[in-house]
Order: sequence, then C-alpha cells, then structure tokens
Amino acid sequence: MRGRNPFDGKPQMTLRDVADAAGVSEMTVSRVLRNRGDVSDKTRERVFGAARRLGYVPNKIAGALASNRVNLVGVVIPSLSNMVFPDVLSGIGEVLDETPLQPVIGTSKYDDQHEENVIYEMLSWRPSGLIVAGLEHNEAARAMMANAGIPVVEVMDVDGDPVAACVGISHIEAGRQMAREIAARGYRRIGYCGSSSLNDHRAQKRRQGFEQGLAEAGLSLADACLYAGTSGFGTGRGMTAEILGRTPDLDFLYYNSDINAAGGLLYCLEKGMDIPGRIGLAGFNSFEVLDGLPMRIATMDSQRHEIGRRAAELIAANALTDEIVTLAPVFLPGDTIRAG
Amino acid sequence: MRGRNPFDGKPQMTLRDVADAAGVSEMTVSRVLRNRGDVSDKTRERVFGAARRLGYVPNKIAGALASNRVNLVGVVIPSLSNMVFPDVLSGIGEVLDETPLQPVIGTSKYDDQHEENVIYEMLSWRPSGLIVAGLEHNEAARAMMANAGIPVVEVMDVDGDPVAACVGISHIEAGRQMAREIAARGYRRIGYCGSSSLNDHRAQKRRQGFEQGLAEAGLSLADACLYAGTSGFGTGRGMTAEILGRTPDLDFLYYNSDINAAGGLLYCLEKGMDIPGRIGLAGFNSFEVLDGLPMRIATMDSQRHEIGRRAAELIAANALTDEIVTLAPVFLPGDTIRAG
DNA sequence: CTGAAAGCGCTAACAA
DNA sequence: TTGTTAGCGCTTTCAG
Repeated sequence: MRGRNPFDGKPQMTLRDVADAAGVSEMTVSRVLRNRGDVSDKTRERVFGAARRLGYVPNKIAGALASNRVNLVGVVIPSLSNMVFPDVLSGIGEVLDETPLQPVIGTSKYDDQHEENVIYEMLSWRPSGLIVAGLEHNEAARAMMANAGIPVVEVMDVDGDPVAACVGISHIEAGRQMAREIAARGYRRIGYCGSSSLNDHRAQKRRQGFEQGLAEAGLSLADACLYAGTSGFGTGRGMTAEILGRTPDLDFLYYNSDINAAGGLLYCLEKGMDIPGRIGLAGFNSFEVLDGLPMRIATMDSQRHEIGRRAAELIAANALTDEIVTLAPVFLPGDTIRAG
Repeated sequence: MRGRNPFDGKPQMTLRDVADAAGVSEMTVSRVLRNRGDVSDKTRERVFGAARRLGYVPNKIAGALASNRVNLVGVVIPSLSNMVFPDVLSGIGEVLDETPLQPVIGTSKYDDQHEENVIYEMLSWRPSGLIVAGLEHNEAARAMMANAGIPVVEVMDVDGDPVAACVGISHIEAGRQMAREIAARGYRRIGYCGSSSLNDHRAQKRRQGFEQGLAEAGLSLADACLYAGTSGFGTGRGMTAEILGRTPDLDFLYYNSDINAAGGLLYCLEKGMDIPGRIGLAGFNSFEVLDGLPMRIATMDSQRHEIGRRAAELIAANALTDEIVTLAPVFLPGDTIRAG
C-alpha cells in the first residue's frame, strides 16, 4: 500500500490492466489511446474495447511527468463575480477549444499576495502558458512570470510595464476619449462616480485619463463620489443621489462601470430629469444584459472578448514574445449623451 | 534532450539544484519545503534561502505522482456567464480556502457530451473530489462519477437521482411554492416567461412545479412565452410585450429568472401599469446587483452560496457518502406582488 | 535529524 | 506494427 492515500478504497486502474485485458503491451495501449504511431485496426479496436469495458481513465499526472507536456493554460483574474472576466474567459475558451489546451482559472481576489500564491500554485503544475489580468503584480509574482519559461500574457490593460506579452486597451486613453466626447457635446459641469479601491487599477487609470482629457478641453472635475464595495444598481443610485445632492448643477456623470451608470439612470429618470438634455450619463464596459434599460447608456466597449482571443492565440502559438497588442475601445453614444 | 518539449528553452529546476546549493540531500529539501518531519533550524534556513534565491517552484506533477495525492477539486458548471454559478463558486472557495484543496473549474456549456469530456479530463488529473452542477448527465458521465473513487457531489438540484452525494434545493417545490404565494394573493390569470431550452433542466422543473401548484389552487397557466438565447433585460422586455399583447388580461407573470423579470418590470412601469395591483411579477434567484431597480422584484433566494459551501464541506471531509442535503429556498415578496 | 534506494504510471527512444 | 528499456521529479520507506 505504499504511497496510497489512506482514504481511497481501490487502487487506480493502470495501462497495465488495459494491456492485459487486450492482450497487448502497455506501450501499444498508450499509442492507441493517444492516436500515436501506427497501430493495426484490429489491435486498435481490441484496445479501445478493453479500455471502454474497464472504464479506464488515463492518469494525466503520470503522462505529463513522462512527456514533460501539460496541456493546461493558467488564467489568473481578480474575480468571477465581476461580469467583465467571464467575457475574457469566453474569448480564451473559444480559441483554446481549437487546440488540445485547456484553461484553468484562478482568482486573485484583487489582492497582490493572493495573486502571487495563485500564480505559484499554477506554475507548480507546469502549464503550457499563463494569462494574468492586469499589469500590477508584486515583485515575486513578476519574477515568477519572467522566469516561467512558458508564454506569459498580461491582459486587459496596456498602461504600464508588462513582464512579457500584453494584450489590452489603454484605460487612460479610454478615459481621455470619453472626456473629449463629453466636452465636445457641450457638457461643462462634470462629476465622476466610481470605486474608492486603489486595487481597481484600471478604473483609476480611466479616471486619470478622464481628468487629463477634461483638462485638455479647459475643464476640470466638478465633483467626485466614491464607494467601497461592489457595483450594482443600488450603488449607482446611491452615488448619484449623493453627488447631485451635493452639487446639484452637475450636467454630466461619468461612472466607473455601466452597472453603476444603470443605477444612476434609473434614479435620474425617477426624478424626472431630462436625459441627455439637463444631464448626461456615461459608463464603461458595454454589458449585453443591460440592453433593455429605458435608455441605452453611453459607454465604451472594452473589447474583452477579443482580448481573451488574442491572448489565447499567443499562448496557442507558443509565442515567447514580449509583444504588446493594443486594441481600441469603441465609443458607443447610446441615448444618454447629446448628439455631437 | 529526451522527453523535453521542443519549445522550452531551459530545463526546469529540480530539487537536486536546491539540494546542491544548500549542501544537503534532495530528501532534506523535500522535507523542508513541505514542513514534514524534523529538520534542524539551521538546515531549514539554508534550504529556504537556497530555494528562494534560485526561485525554485516545485513540480507538483512529480509530487502528485509520487505521493498519489492531488489537492485539486474539480468543479463542473454549465457556464460562467450565468450569474448563479459564480455564487456557488464563491461558497466553494470560502470553504476550500480553509484547506489545502483548490477548486478547478470546467464548463459544460449546457451540453451533455461536452460535460462528459470535461469530467473525463478532470478525473484524469486524479482530483481529491468532484462537484458537478445538476443531476442530468449522460450514462458515461454517470459511470465515471460513480467509479471515480473520490467524493462526488451533485449540486443545485435535488429533484432526481443523484449518483452519490447531492446538495441543492427542489426546483419543483420552488415553483410550486411560488404558485401558492401567487394564488393566495388573489391573482388568477397567470402567465409564464422562460427559456425554451430543454437543457435548462432546473427552469423546466420550476415551471413544472409551478403548474402543479396552480392546479392545486384550481388554476392553470393562461399563457406562456418562451425564448431561445440568453436572459437579459431586453429578453424580459420582449417576452413581456409579446405575452401581454397576446393575452392582455394576464394579472401575473412568473419569469424563469430575475434578470428577465427586471426587463418585464421596466416594460410594465413604462406602460404605466399598476404593479402589483393591475399586474404582479415574480422571478427567481435574488441577484444583489438588481437591488436598486424601481421596485424589488418578488423572487426566491436559491441558496446558491450555501449550496457551494455545503458541497465543499463534504469534499473537504472526504465524505464518500450518498447523502442528499435539501436546502429550503426563501420566498422574498419584494414589491411586485400584493401583500398576502 | 539526515540520507539512500525504490518506484508512482506513463511515454520517448530504440530494438525487433 | 509491436515490444523493451529507461527514466520524468518527486515522495515513501527504511536505514543510519
């Protein structure tokens, strides 16, 4: 019973068992099950039959150790609850589905130390590639990524110093562009509603770019309202009530997310405010679920599906490059901003 | 170069390298890194120092093969885009964080064959446990789960025939209970809006239970509107417009999901309908993001976080039982149904 | 407290 | 087309 987990009942089935049942060598079974090398049709069928009859499930641990090949791709994201990440994952999945590679997801919970641990765990399984959201990591994490010896792609954001390859949009530019659109449409008293968390690096960058864009148009932020916690209609509603209570003459509100913007929209509509005349609203991200609100929120499509695809393509191509792929976010005016 | 992936540059670092750098045996390094057995403080520090200096990341593949222990728990869910599953995952994560176990997520895309493949892939890594959403699987998948030799827990749903352990709510009962609440409040002309997909087993069961509940109250469904595709405000809005166009005298709409119900709510409010007087609405699932809609939708909390926790607890306890844990969903009247 | 030997289940390389 | 041999990097076991 050496090396056996005290819990498991029966020892696992091995190639040996299938080989015996089929009357061939282990090697032949291995070849059949992997469709490698030439095997006669007769033998192949005998082996498949035996494997199926016995319910044999190969041991990838042993296979990976022997072949030094692991068909897993580590994907590290902050959270699954934030709707942006499933979209990135679906892009990754779409591309990897065409390959033998499989994504394995880990979450960092917006915490550097936790992220380091997750990356360490993933690398200890010797995956074929690693995709990590964001550019902000602690030193240990950066060192591991740099020395992993596998393709590593940082995604979502290009404003910073990537360890290796990088696919994303510039959130600074996204913020600046939104500021330009708003200013060009004649709004002058502009407020910002967003997260107070410094760990939400991309939202911080959008705000920073937004303020730069306003400055370039000779404007500045009239007020800002921050919240701690998760975004939601209630949060957006609350922030909107607060900021308009404090600074009633605001004529535009820029939110860190469409979700919060939706809450703000509902609030303003209830108050009977004229949108986009009296006040304009804009968010960020373009979520499909929200189509169907009373008005379409002005927003920016963050290209997250495409980001996932491009990152996965780099991994699938085994690209050990430090290429930076900058995608362009798309401004969607919707109905909550005046026509240009 | 035997067995080396043609792509990777440098060979991986091994225990041997750390052992040499620290001037001890591989075995000692192994013990230090796993905090096993007695090692002198001096040796321990030397080893840790060398490992950190070299940036050594252990190879879990080799470790798992040698020890026959894999600290992974497979979790198979239909999709990450559906907001219910991240909640289950967070419950699982919360419990597993207190153990050495790590969840590994796979998605079945609401397809039996795909699910079978994902389960096969997962089992081939010899995880310490397996959590699978739903009770409907093809024969091959059921056979694999039954013979895995590890704790297997089916989650979400208890209406059916579990392979082993099971944690969930009765969706039939949930539907029936909602029908009772609606009937008790005097609604009589009741419509259903939901998915046309037969693969959405739990929604089908809720509808079935709902119709039973209506029948028990001497009522029956006046109309139903089905959609193919994803739920969203637009979908809910569209279904609501359609069903009310066809059957204008409906006084209640039961939706398969709060998301769709929210779309319906917005539609009805825009049309100036009196809710919950002229018409009542109810959904299913209780999503926190939706707090902040103009009215709180009547719904049922499906206990998904707790379901995740309980399932993970069974895995963590290495419970090879076939226990069925039935949780009770909680009716939340909100504002869109008349007071009892 | 530390080390040496054996082997986990599989696959690469070579032999037949 | 099939079989044999060696060994992947680690941990278990047992000996010092």
